[in-house]
Amino acid sequence: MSAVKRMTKYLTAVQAMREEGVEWVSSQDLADALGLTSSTVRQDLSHLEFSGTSKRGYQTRGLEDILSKVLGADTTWRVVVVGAGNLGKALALHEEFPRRGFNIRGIFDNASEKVGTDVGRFKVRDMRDLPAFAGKEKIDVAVIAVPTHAAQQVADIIIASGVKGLLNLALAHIIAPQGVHVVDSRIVASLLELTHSMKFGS
Amino acid sequence: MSAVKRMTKYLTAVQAMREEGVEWVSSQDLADALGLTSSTVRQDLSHLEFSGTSKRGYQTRGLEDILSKVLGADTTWRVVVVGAGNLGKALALHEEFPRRGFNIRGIFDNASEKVGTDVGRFKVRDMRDLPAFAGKEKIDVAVIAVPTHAAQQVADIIIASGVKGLLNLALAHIIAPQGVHVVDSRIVASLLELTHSMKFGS
DNA sequence: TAGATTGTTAATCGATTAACAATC
DNA sequence: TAGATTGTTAATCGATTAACAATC
Repeated sequence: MSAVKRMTKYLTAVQAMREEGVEWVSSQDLADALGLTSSTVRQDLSHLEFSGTSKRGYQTRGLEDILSKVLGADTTWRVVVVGAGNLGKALALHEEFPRRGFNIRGIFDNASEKVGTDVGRFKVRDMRDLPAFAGKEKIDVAVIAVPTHAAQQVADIIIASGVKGLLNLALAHIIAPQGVHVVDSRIVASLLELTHSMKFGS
Repeated sequence: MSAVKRMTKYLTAVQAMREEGVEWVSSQDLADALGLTSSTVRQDLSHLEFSGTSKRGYQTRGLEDILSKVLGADTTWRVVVVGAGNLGKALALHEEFPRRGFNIRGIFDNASEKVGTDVGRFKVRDMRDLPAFAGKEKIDVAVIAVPTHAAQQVADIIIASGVKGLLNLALAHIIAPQGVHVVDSRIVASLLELTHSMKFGS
């Protein structure tokens, strides 16, 4: 697991602890909660502009703040969802997004029978309007929720629209130029990883 | 990226190639398509019970077959979705799942106002019925699509029901005993990774 | 044959862990 | 003070890449 992935876990863990009123947390506590070694935790956290305290550990408040900052969770990001299938529609309405600073601005599809239909408070827009919309609305991130075979083509349109961040939910691998960031969150691929480990030990 | 994650990428790439009628693929071709080095590709594929051919590369048909087998994509897996929010409902109806051998058997929630409502061809079932259902239906995998704070508690019920594979979509980290396999596919965490890399170079 | 491409060994690189002095 | 816990250095481990002989 990469350090950044662990940062997202530290953030959620420390947020949960803060809600329970915990004020200090040691590297060992975090390690136990997340299945890591305390050494890994200390290494990771030592790269932050934030220090722990001997004998007490890390203050949860400060740790949450710095992790939020490092992960961009203290900023609001303007997001579109591309693909108005079941998954795309669910994501457009997903409550966890606004709560974490991801502000959904619209949902797009290229199927004419879907364009204009309602998805919660949104109307599905035509893919052809994406470039203009992305510019006008200053879109930061596009979520790709289209079938495998359409993913690269859709990505190309998004990239040409000037959007610099892509979250790819399709099973396909996406090729993007330097300066455009792509992160995969491919649910079916994760299921295949899972069944692999179930078939052949961990 | 772990070798298994790459295997899922090889599988999709080689399936796409086969659909286009490509019969042979070299390690360099695969590397170019997936943004890897040919050396990594050869290392990965050399562990499979399948050999390439000098001067020609790997036969797409054979490669697809062995990758399917290794990833468990040649088997049918019996799956329940836990959590009937927007995301859970979308997953229960997601077409990519049955296409890849994941057979959704039911959807569960613990909110009484959701229990009994329709989600496509399913009726939402009560969480309390999960243990009996999982046993009777021989459920292999549960997909956790509940809010962060409920994730561990729901996981505990699933594990107690004898299900050995968990796909966790919640932002929380899940603790499971030996022998129970957990894979994360946390969309919001992936968005945080993305915004991190957008804020601080790649 | 000559050339392309595999499979594998060895080298490099990076990430994880262990160990421990510094510190409160 | 004594003890707990950090931050950091060094050691280990594993994953990626380079190189090249084997092969068709």
